Amino acid sequence: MGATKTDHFTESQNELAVLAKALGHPARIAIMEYLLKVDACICGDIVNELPLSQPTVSQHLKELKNAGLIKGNIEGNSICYCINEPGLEKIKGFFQHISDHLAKKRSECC
Amino acid sequence: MGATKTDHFTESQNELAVLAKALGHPARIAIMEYLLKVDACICGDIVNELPLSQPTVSQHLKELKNAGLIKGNIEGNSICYCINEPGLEKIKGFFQHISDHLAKKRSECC
DNA sequence: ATTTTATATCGTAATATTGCAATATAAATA
DNA sequence: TATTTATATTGCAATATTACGATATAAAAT
Repeated sequence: MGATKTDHFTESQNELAVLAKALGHPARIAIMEYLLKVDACICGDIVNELPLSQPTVSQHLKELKNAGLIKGNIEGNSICYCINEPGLEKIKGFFQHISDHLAKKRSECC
Repeated sequence: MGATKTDHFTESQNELAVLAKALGHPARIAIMEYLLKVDACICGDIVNELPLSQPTVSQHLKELKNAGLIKGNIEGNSICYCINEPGLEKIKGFFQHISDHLAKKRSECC
C-alpha cells in the first residue's frame, strides 16, 4: 500500500486533488504568492526568494507546473514563470461552488 | 530530510498549505462533495459512500477535521459530520485573492 | 574557447502518507 | 448483561514526498 487509489474516484475528483496537493506545501504557496506579488512573470530570482536550495526549489516549481498551476517559458538564459490561470480557476471554482452552496443552505444542524 | 521546513515560512503560508494538503487526496475531495451534496450533516453513511475500508475512511475524516475543513459532533451512536465554514472560507479566500489580482493585471507577458 | 550564470536531473537519506487487518471503544438494542 | 452497530486506534507494509549534494545542460558573457 501507500499508493493512492485513484481508479476508484472520478476524473474531476482526481484533478482537484492534484491541484490541491500541489499547493499542500508552504514553499509552493510562497511561490504562488511571490508570482502574484511581483505582478509579472519572473525570470530568475525565485530561488533567492525561498529558504531552500536550488534543486529543491526547482523540484517545487516542477510540481506546480505539472499540476497546471504555473507555466514557464524559456527566456534566453533564464526561465520566465507565471501563474497559469486555467488551473487556478479550476480549483477556485471548486471552493466557490462549495461556498455558494453553503450560503444557500445554512442552519441545518451542527 | 523528508520533513517539510515549516519554520522558514509564514504562519499564513503554513496554514494555507495544511488546508490544501488536506484536500490533496481524491477520497477527501469526495468526502467534501458528499457532505455538500446531502445538504446537511451526515450521521453515519460516509463509509459506505467511499471505495475504501472503514479504518481508511476514518483516517481521512480525521485529517479533514484536523485541518479545520469539517467538524464532527457525536450524535448518540454515530457521529455527525459537516463542513466547517471558517476553514473553507480561508482557503477560498486565497484563491479568490489570486484570481482578483490576476483579473486586474493581465497581459504582462507569457 | 572558456567561464559564468541559471536551471534541471540524479541519487539518496529521512520522513510522511496511504491503506488495511486486527483490535479497541462506546452507545444502542435485544 | 450480551450483542449489535458505528467509529477510532494500533501496527505495519508499500509507496510517496522532501531536501540537498553532486552533477549535467545550455545560453550569455568574457
